[in-house]
Amino acid sequence: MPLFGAAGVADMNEKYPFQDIEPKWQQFWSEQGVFTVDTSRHEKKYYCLTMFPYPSGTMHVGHGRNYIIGDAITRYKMVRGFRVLSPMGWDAFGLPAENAAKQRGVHPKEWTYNNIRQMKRQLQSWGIAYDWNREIATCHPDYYKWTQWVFLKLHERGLAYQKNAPVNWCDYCTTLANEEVLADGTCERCGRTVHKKDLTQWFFRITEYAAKLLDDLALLDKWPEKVRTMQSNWIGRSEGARVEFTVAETGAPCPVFTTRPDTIYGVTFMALAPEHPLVEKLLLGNPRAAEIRTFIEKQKMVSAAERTDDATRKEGVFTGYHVRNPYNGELAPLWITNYVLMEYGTGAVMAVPAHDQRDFDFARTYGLPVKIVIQNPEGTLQAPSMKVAYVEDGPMVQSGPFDGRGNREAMHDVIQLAVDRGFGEFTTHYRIRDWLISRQRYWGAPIPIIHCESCGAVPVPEKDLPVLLPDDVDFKTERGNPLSFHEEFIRAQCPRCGKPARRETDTLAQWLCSCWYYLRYVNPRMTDAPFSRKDVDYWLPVDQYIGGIEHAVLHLLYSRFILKVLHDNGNCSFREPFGALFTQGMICKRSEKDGQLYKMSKSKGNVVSPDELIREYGADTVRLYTLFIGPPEKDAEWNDDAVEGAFRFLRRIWRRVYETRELLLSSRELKPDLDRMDPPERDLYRKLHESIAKITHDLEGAFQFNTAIAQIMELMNALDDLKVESTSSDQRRAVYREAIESLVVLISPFAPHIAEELWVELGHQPSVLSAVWPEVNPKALARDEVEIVIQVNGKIRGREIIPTRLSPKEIESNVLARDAVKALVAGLTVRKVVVVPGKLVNIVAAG
RNA sequence: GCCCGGGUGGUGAAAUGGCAGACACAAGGGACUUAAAAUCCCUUAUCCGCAAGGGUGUGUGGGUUCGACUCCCACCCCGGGCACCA
Repeated sequence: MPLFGAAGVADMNEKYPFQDIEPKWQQFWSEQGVFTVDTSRHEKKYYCLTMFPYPSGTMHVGHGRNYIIGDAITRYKMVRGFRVLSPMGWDAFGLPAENAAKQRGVHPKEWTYNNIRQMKRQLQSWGIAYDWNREIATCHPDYYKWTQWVFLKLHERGLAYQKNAPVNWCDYCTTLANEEVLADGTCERCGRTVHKKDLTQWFFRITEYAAKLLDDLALLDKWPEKVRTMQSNWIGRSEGARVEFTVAETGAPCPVFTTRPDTIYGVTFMALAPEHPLVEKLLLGNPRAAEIRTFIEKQKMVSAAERTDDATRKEGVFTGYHVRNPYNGELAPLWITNYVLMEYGTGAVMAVPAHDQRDFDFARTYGLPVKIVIQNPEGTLQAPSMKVAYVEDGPMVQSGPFDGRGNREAMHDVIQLAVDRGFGEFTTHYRIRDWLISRQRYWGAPIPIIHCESCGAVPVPEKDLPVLLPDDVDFKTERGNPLSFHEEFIRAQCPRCGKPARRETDTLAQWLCSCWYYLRYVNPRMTDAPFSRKDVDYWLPVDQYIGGIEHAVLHLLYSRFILKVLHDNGNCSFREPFGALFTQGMICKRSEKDGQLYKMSKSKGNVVSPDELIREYGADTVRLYTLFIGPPEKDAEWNDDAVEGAFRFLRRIWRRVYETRELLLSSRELKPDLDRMDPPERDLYRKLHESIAKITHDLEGAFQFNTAIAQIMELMNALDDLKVESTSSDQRRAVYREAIESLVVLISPFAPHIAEELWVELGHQPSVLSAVWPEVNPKALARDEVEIVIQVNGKIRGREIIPTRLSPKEIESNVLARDAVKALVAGLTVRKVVVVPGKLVNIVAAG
């Protein structure tokens, strides 16, 4: 143990030398392999996972919250005797690396690995506990080989397919997300005009898992309600009916999906999406063709920004055709409109202006009829005078056999009628769409597909993985994806027929890389498989997953999807990747420019660097403040002044141990004895055990680090109240020592460096992680007397000390017999007395 | 518009339906010091009062209850997410 002197005690001085002790203990943890995990079976395992970061450069203290919370949980569980798997890695593929390459000529690989080095150094300087032997980077061939393998598994199961999809296209930057297109229709980065382009792209059939993903949310009882609700809304199940309308003039089918079949007798027109396949047929020989084409072309030109604009007016064009309503044989004009989406349902909406606001707005604009089929309870609805659609319930009218029935009650029978007559069925629709995983980018895992003229899109055989991303690409190319100009990469042989073929140049979305990384950490260096089924079945689901709320839907839903596919493929036996989820709030800071509160970010110029703070106050201070700032699930405002307070608190603990070191060492063998304590000793001893109870509760439940730390501060205040010196009685010194020693263990998950140092100072062998978490002595909590509040009619009127052993009945008579209480109720008639033992007595009295 | 959060001192916040403001930060006063820093002590929701004491107070208005920051109803404000979803 070279780090310590002969007595096992490091140099100690009055100043709290965090500059010395923090690097020392970080080195100790690393050299001793304290966080190196043996993943073989163990009686208590715990997998604590913090979302891995995108290596964007350097981190600010807002990023730190994530890792500090995860580390506090990891260290707490270790002290509680768990074997904790706490790994870290890098979500290392992504756009910023490629932008850096284009702008500054740095290779994305170099840029990424430089950032990884920076951020790893920061994590280590925070003293975060990771098993770095398990470090992974998704851009490393040993990792993305298996990301490609995941793609192949989905492909084998028919869950990966190609289809055309329109994208925002910039000639220089390739495909853009909606948010990257500015309001004026230009590219955010290079300013070129963005246009719509149809591209053949790869999709995952996540819609096939919609029902499972929705139903299994019920299993996730340790997830925040909020996240489950968001996922449920995103998947968006709606029950309804599919009904076959037909184009009256041509007999062509025109099916619709509706959640309101009860309004079907009120259809007064049919609304098609501009992209609806029927539209082309209706244009043939159509005298209105020119007008219709103009409308459709105009809709195609509408930018993403405009489409999402609230103010967009409902517009449409009449096709000249009609549809026949199979329920009543009525004809309704067929329109093409801008408010119907091809992506949802069948791309055709049966419009019922009387009972749907959007249809109502459209009908009023174009003078289409409004037919009431659900009356209000008063029976006063009249189509000409309606100002808004009537969307409430009521009796059905003008609805053939259903007249007079309640619309909700009749819903089922309406659909049943269509089933019986063969023109409709019960169906469920989901809002979620298939997942687009193609990226027209260089810095990603190549999609393992070879396009052959005769065999089509052929998957690369597993034995040929990984499909390596070439290093020598030309980033100065002015157009598109550099991979698509790399002849050597593109040239391939069809794995099926052996003829020359073309390699796919799209890469996989980085989302996919982060969908399965939690499995890889269990067997990070395995070469013949991504992970071992036996090992992941033991270590997963993740016991505690920690990350930002911004991933509530995409990352967390995609991960659940991929895991379910792997489960169905026989690769693991559990159905959900993350057993418990904790989402922390953002750290905000007031902007110096405008005084407003913003999420900490470089662009807002309100970032606080951890490096400087660690230099000035030490990592333990930054950690303690970050955890103390407020409830971890809520957003919090960073306050530089308050950091100082955390520092002062740690220094106070340090100084107290320093000032009483002789006494602490000389009392090592003493044991506190409740029966021999005097009142001040008894008070500290009680405070200690109350603190153990409170802190343990806060860490076992909802991770209330802020109140746990407040309790440690209270314990410290109580310690200051007890006078001790080397000549104090054995009992006093024993109580004092137990309180200090427990405090060091209790604070160790939050401020581990100082805890390690003081633990050794108290005469123990390192590490404090092998200490035993203090246990509550129930006898210490007991009190003989307690002060209770006396209320009269709910108002506080006095306080009385009473023995704790009294029953509620005895408390009542005891209290009422006291002079002070008699005076309070003098002249009043006592009607009722409410007794809450240990808290209060409320006397209900009237004059 | 819809969905999900949230409104408590100068600030961050705490509180199973039971003493609102624990624990801190900031501020003010004091001790120590030649001085400063550091440290320690005191005050600190608000109004009336010298004080004892009393009134008011958890976004607003109602309700339930012996008792409401907490539960119910309506409304206002702030934050986040989604959005022509049939």
